[in-house]
Amino acid sequence: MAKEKPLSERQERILQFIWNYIRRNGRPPTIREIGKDVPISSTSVVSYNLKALRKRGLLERDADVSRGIRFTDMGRALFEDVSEAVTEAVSNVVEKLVHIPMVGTIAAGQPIDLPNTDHALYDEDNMVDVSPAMLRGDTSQLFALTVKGDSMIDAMVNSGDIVIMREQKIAENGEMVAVWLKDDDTTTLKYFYHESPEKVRLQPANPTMDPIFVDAASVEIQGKVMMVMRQTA
Amino acid sequence: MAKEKPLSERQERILQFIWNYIRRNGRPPTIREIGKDVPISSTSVVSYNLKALRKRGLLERDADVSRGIRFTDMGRALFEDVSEAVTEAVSNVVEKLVHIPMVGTIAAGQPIDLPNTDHALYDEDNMVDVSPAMLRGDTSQLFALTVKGDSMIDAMVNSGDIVIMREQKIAENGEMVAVWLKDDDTTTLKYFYHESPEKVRLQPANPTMDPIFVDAASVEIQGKVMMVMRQTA
DNA sequence: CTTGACACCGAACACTTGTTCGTGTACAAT
DNA sequence: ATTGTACACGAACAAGTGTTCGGTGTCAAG
Repeated sequence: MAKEKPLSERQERILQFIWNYIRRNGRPPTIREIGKDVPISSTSVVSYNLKALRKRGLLERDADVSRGIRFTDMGRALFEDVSEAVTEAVSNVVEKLVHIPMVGTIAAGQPIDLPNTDHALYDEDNMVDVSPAMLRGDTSQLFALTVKGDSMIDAMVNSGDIVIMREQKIAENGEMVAVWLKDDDTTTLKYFYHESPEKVRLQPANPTMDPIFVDAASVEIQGKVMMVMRQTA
Repeated sequence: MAKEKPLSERQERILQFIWNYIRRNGRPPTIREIGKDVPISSTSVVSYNLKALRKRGLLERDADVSRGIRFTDMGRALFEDVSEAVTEAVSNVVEKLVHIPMVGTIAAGQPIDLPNTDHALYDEDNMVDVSPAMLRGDTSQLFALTVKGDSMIDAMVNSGDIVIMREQKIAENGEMVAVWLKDDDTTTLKYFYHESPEKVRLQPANPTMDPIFVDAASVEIQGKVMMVMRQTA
């Protein structure tokens, strides 16, 4: 390092954002994406600051090219030392993983429909990979669904979440299941309890919400929920 | 590897071009740039072949985003062996499973305390295994926490859930982060938005709940939430 | 006070770029 | 002969995206 320079907070922030963006997305951001994050309302100001950073020798720009931002070696040096040390620290261990097909969606207003196609035929890209250790033993007959809509927030499940299930028509006490409520024409996720031979209790996962009691005859178990996954990044 | 498939000459050429382009320019090409090189006269044909390559699991695409082409680990593997050891240090991602250390708990009334022990020292059995595909590429600096208590139900996170996070002190708009609210002495999980240089908006994941607005100075970001997992069986 | 640099804003413009759609060909299966 | 699938073409549309330009405010130098 030759000399210490001020480098305005905004510019530092821009630099940081670009670095993170590239790392996460494998491509540079647009100037509008930068402006949205910093935040800077005008694209021209972003452009202005990028020019300043270029003058410092931290960035390069390809004119008239979308996402034409590139780090110089000097700019890269500001971040690089961190990243490679970390890559080393987290050790990746090779094991076998369970390949689960994503077969559709689950929503309030419709029963789960499983295409009766054989599992082996599903697209390679419609798969979820899970460690067998997370699934307590039996890893067969599993499938995954994407949750659509906010109707299952009382099960602490959000739109976009992935639920991994096993197809089964009966449930034991305390298992979380996807049930079809015939009276309501609704699919929900609940903890299942036999209260009597005729009545079942469906308990929401959210502890602040009350259970519902319904006739055993009016519920149809569609499968047991093995796991819920939510990507937030 | 299960079975080897032909992979048409055009598609091979496309792959090669994308790889070289990224290497030379630090950003993915546009579909028109691809078409110009291959050559393919129509953008739709490039798009068509890209889709085919995606089905093969060699590429990923971000819809409606310029230059939204990304190599998957599998696709990258086709070229990586040729590259020098230098490249390997930066971009080597293991295909199988990411091993993430469970470093503690997260609860409302306490900041996250990361034992400053080195990551390599954690117990082998206190690990969570996740597919790297679920984590959008970057698998470094990750750690996992067990949620304790019901205090985060508004983030749709329950007691016992596992949150996978990355340590970072700043956040970009829309990221879910664990923040320490100095005024309340509370740790919560919220979606983060810069409203102004001084104010931030913290948005609960539960869409039925309202956001809170606080001074940027009074929040301390503890990490970004990459994923939430819940075992129900 | 005036000047000029620095930092910023918002709108407009023009080019870039991904997607969609109608069309066409070749080939194998029915 | 007909159907279905894989592959391809080109035009047109709608966003995405970088640049330009007139204007504002601050601040130190002249």
